[in-house]
Amino acid sequence: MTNGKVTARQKILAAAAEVSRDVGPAHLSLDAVAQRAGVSKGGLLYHFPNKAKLLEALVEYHLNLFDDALCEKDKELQGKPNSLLAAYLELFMVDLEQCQPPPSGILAAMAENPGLLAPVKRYNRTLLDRMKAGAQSESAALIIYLALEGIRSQRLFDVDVLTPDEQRKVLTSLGEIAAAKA
Amino acid sequence: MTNGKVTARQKILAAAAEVSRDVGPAHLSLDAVAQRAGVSKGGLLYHFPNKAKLLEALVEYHLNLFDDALCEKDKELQGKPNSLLAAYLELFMVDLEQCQPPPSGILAAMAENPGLLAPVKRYNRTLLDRMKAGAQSESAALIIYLALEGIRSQRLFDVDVLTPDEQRKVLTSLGEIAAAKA
DNA sequence: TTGACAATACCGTCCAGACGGTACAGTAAA
DNA sequence: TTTACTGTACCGTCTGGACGGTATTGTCAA
Repeated sequence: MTNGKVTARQKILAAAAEVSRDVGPAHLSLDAVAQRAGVSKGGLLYHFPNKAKLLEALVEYHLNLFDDALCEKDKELQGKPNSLLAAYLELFMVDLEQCQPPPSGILAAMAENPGLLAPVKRYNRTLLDRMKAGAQSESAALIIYLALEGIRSQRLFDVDVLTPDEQRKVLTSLGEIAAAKA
Repeated sequence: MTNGKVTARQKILAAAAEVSRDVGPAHLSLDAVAQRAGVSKGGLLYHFPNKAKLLEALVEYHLNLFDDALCEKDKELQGKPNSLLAAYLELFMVDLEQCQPPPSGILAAMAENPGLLAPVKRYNRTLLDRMKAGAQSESAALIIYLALEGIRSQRLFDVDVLTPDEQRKVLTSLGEIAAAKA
């Protein structure tokens, strides 16, 4: 799990996200995921005993991907005030340039059973709390959190409406709000 | 269409949204929708020749519900500067008190085929443009738009993380940003 | 005014295909 | 010998949607 080798498990999870993107979250089938991952269906079921468990793991997978990226950025900015908030903001700046695929597995999980998003809720709450803890102004932290959540959701749904230019402007404005002292 | 009578069509669309909430977006079946609407499956298929058309109409239905509510609030606040932006903000204040069900039909449409959200994208863009047109500061409009989008998406996914108190604070802060002059 | 026909708004049934999941025998590396 | 699979065969269920029928209402020529 902690070595550099790409495990079958990881391949399957990545494949599931791709299939969800390709055929629509509601049409994610175990057959298609196994095929995409280059694994037999029996092999898939060996790692994930049923679809619910696969989707559960898929949510965790995306959460970890995001958290890893955030923590890495946080370390880069260590020492600065509000490093987490700044890291979160920068994450979106980077994404703007080299746009990564959205965490489509989340959508598949939600489509199957909205209750599977409970870990997302927990993660988001702790993220918000950490942001609030580091910020001078509570409402600034709340606004930034929500605005970034807005960007994330638009990407997730692929209903991105802001131009890259607008997105840059918002991000810098939010940065100013973060830096401002009440 | 313009009379007060609740048509079978409308009953079916409302039923579809309810079913989506109840069984999960991916498990919205025509049978279940027909049953919930008090209509036979044949009757449903008469109004919507296939599932895709039903979901297409469902997206439009939710968009109209939202737009009607927004326009009504806008009229109430007519004359004031930034009336649209203020109306949008107030809509969330009202929703906070008497929480309405989320537009779950949108999720069903997205689960089936993300492309069905294209009208949402178009609507959002015009909404943003109207907000920008009425605002003194572009970045203020962008931030408010995104933050509200953040709230909407959290509700839609049922991963609402903010306490009612926090939500009130954000909404009033956003109101101040809207009112502030650069 | 009436009889013929057509459009509207459904109902109830049936079916092919897809999907989740099981079972099990085999295999190759560690 | 255990772990980690592959491959095949299969079952039961669900679902979209096609189809044929029906009741009601409207239209319009004779």
